[in-house]
This record gives sequence, C-alpha cells and structure tokens, in this order.
Amino acid sequence: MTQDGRRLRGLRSREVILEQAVGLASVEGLDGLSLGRLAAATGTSKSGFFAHWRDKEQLQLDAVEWAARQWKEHVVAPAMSAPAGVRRLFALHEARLRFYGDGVLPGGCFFFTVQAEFDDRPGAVHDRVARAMGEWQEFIQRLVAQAKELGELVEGADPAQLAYEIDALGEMVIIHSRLHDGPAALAHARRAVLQRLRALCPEPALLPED
Amino acid sequence: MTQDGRRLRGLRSREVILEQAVGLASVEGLDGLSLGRLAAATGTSKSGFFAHWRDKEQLQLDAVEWAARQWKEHVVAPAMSAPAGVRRLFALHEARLRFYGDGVLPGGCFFFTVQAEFDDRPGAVHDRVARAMGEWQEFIQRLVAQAKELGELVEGADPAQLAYEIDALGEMVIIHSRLHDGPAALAHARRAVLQRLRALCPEPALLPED
DNA sequence: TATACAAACGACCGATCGTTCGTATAGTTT
DNA sequence: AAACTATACGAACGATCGGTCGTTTGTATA
Repeated sequence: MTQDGRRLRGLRSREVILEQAVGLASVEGLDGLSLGRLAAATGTSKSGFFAHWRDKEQLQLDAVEWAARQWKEHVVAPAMSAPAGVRRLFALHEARLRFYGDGVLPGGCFFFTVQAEFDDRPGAVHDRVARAMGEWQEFIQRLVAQAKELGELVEGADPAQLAYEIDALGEMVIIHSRLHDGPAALAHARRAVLQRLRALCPEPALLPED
Repeated sequence: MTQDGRRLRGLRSREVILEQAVGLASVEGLDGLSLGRLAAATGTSKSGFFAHWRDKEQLQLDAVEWAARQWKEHVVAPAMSAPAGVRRLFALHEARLRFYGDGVLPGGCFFFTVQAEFDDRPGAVHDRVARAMGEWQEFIQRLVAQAKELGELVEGADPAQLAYEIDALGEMVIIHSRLHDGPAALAHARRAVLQRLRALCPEPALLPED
C-alpha cells in the first residue's frame, strides 16, 4: 500500500518545519537560522531534523524550493489571471507589493534575504538561489516580450532592461519599508513601475492613472 | 604632551582593523563576521580587540562609521565636484556604480549587506544604519530639489519618489551582478536612471545620450 | 502475532562563538 | 630609575553551533 501513515505523518511535519524555516529565514537568513532555534519554533528536537534531511544544507535547499512554490502561488499565479500584456505585467508587480504589504513572511521576502546572504558565498544554495532568480527574471522578460507582441509596449522597450527595473524597484521595498520610510516605499515602488509602463505603452488607458 | 606614541599606534591598528572589518562585513555581514576570522585576517589576537572596543557591538558601530566615511569619500565627494543640478545627480549615480564596478569592497556594498542583515533586528546597529540610510536618502532628495530650483527638472518631479527610484536602481546592482547577469546589471542601472532623468529634464543635452 | 521500518527523541560530541582575566611589553610621566 | 598606562597577548570560560548515536514509539507488512 502507498497509504503509509508513517510517510504521511512525516510529510506533514516536513511541511510544517519548512514553512517555519522559510519564515524565520526571511528574517535571519538561511544560515543565520540555527537548527536549535528552528527546533524551538517548531516544538521539536533538532536531532529529529536528521530523519528528514542529511544535513543543514539539504534543509536549506528544500526551504528554497518551498519558498519558490509560495512565490509562484502568491505572486505569479494572480498575475496570470490578469489579461496578457501590459496589464499582466503590472498585475505581477502589484501582486509582489501585496505579498510584501500583507506581511505574508515576517521578514518580508525570503529571496531578498537569502540572495543578500549567498551572493558572495559559493555552494549548492548559491547555485539554487541563482537559478531561481534567473527563472524569475526570465519570466518577467517573457511578459515584457508578450506585451510587445500585443502592441502594448513600444518596439524600443528592451525586455532585459525593463525586467531589471521592475525587479529592482519592487525588491528594494523590503529595505526601505523596514528601516526608512515604512509604507511610503510601497507607494513609491508602485508609482515608479506604473509611470514607467504607461510611458512605454501606446494605450496608457489599459493601466490605472495613479 | 599629546604626542603619545602609544595612542598613535593604537589609532593606526584601530584603522587597519576597521578597514578589514568593513571589507569582510560587505561579504558576510557585521554579525556573520566573527571576531576569530577578523583576528585571522588582521594577524592579531581576538582578545586584543577588547583593548579598543568594549564589545562586538561597539566595533560594529565604528565599522558603520568607517563605511559611511568611505562612502562619502568615494561616492558623495566626486558628485559634489560636478556642476549642481541634474548633472550632479547623475554623477552621484555614476560614482556609486563605479564604486561597485571597481570592486572597492570585496562584497560590493557594505551598506547593502548590513541593511539586509539588520532591517528586522532591533538594536543600536539597526538604528545607526537606519540613520545613515535616512541621511543618504535625504541627500539625494536635496540634489533633486536643487535641480528643480535650477530648472533642470520639471516641476512635477517628486524628490522622495525620484530618490527612491535612483537608490533602488543603483543598489540592486549588487545582487544582480553577483548572482545573475554580471556586468549587464551595471549597464541596466546606468541606463535606467539616465533615461529617467532625461525624460524629466527640459534640457536633456545636459546629460549623455546613452 | 512477529518482524520491519519510519519518525522522533535525549544525550552527547568537537568546534567555534563572544567574552573575561591575568600578564608581558612598550612608551610616557614623574 | 620608578611609577604609570595603553597595547596586545594566551589561556580559559560558558554558551551555542551543526551533527552523531542509540533508543523508543507507533505503524505496516509477513
């Protein structure tokens, strides 16, 4: 039987641990998060972790996977239900800002913290995070290209350039909102991308005015 | 006599230690940096640190101070030697990108790493970093306001909004260049701010075309 | 019912963390 | 020369780090 109660129970607690790990890592980072604190947060013993993962790095890699799923669910999926083109592009940006504003993760953004932590440290986690970031950037670029094909962005718009701008303006909300100007950062990030898209869109009426 | 050779020697080694600390912290963060590794990097013993600083936090605070001085020297000062107005604003952005591109710090940017590390962790270091960031943001806003007074930026330009955009587009170079598209990030950041300023400037000829 | 196995635990390991203490040395003041 | 002081050190501290080991508990299979 595949109906193995032990495996089911294991998967469930595995999920609980990963959710806690992603939340804590969004605050203190994947390495800054210690197994002891993670054990305390989940109400388990740290030795129990090694029944699920060979070592801390394996847990970190699974946490990245979990966070990527969460990101797709909360940010990518809502955008995909908006009409293709420039509106979908802006919906993606707004979904990200909502994710931050709603405080889904205590630290704001798992990937921001982990990128800052591992951008200089080679290893499996670095590579996995870099891959996730590449896919994210590629996804934004595809949406830009699609908007161009639909004639909703001028021909001169460079997908890589615009994707960099959208991502940078959105991601820096984390730092600015937490240690400088609070919710104003969200407004700045929203307004910046909105005006940029409107300026590049032959039919600005597709987007809100402000 | 104020000519105390002991104090001079102390100040010199203090400076050496802080320089190393800022460099290492730009990679692993101010807390991620351990006193043991710092001692190994400076060729001293870690117990010797406590002749200069009461505890690790005092060293961290002085490291922030040292990094702020370095930033003013490498980024703010060069911008101030450009003519006031929109050209000075862009010179500031370019000086920052040069600071990153030249690899002055092994981790790229001390403040980026430390902001990401302390944005969620209350304490003296958090407050000191937040103050530095506030001053930096205020400085950009002053340059924007000055450019408006000189008629080099349209009246509708919001200093806080534009300062956010310039800072975000510049700062995210660190992450993008290190774990995604390398030097292309520098080009994207430069181009984004340049085009943004040109679009807001009644006299675009003040700025390079590309 | 007996056997096999996954899940979880407590106890413990060596290494490293920030920090303290006593001491030796070099340079200044008396 | 004696007294003083800033600098720097080695040894050691308790705490915590990631990780190992042996064991117990609960479930599924034979």
